[in-house]
Amino acid sequence: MPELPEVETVKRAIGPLITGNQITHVFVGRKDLRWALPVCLESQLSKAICHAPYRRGKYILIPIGDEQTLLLHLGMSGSIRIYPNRPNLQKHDHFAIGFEGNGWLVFSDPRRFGYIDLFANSDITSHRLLKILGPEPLSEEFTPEYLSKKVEHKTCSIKSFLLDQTKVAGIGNIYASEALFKAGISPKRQAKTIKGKRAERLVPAIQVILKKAIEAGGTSLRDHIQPGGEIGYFVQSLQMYGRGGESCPNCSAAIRVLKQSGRTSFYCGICQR
DNA sequence: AACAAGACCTGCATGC
DNA sequence: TGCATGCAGGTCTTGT
Repeated sequence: MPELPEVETVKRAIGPLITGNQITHVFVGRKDLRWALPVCLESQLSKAICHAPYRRGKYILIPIGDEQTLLLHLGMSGSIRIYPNRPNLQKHDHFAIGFEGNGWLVFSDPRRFGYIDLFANSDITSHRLLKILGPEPLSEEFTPEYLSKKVEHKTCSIKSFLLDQTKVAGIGNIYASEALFKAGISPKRQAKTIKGKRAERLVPAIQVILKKAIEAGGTSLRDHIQPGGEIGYFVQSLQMYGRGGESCPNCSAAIRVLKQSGRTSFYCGICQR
């Protein structure tokens, strides 16, 4: 489900509830998410103070106390909700934290592709899931020059390349399709051909799409909701994703659907070359 | 080494 | 109505 904009939306929404707040209750339901939850999660978190959450790629990171960090990944179907008072937990609510002042944070994930970990702050740069991530697409590090360099000799499609979190961290299936449309680049194009003018179009296209999606609270298709219960409104701004057979907003040609590396791509065969 | 396909898991829409 | 099928915002693991 969640790509960078959805995760960023969640991070921003939970900040006011958890920052500087002390944990009073910890609930762990099913421990078999994508991987088994860390042992003693309850006792490790109990009574600790949470600090300001931040995001890396599609991961939410919450400093706990002085020495540890809680890592959350929402997988395909995960969501985080917040409540002013203790909620009645539902079937797929696998993890929940209660705070001083009665606020609650609930992690829900029907498909259980999500993941929760707790690790020492000293391991932040060596954590197996974090250390492989490429730069943030909204950072100064992600430039046309960086992209041109990384795609060298890559014969895979640019669409598959953009989904590789080790190259750039946070882009998923929706925003890859949207950004390629905005840049006028075919998802089938070999990655190594994205240099010069094409790279100069694609990098800002990615950045504009992601920023607008964040402003809209992300894209709600099936599972994504903002922690306060609001949906994400960027779904109304999607030009390609999920619109197979509809007319291209630019040239009116039928939007095409394609499978690449097991993922569906949507594109305009006229506007994207 | 690089890439594509498979696997993980549940819920929902569709069609017979 | 019931059942089978296919699909879904991710990504690690396996196979070619």
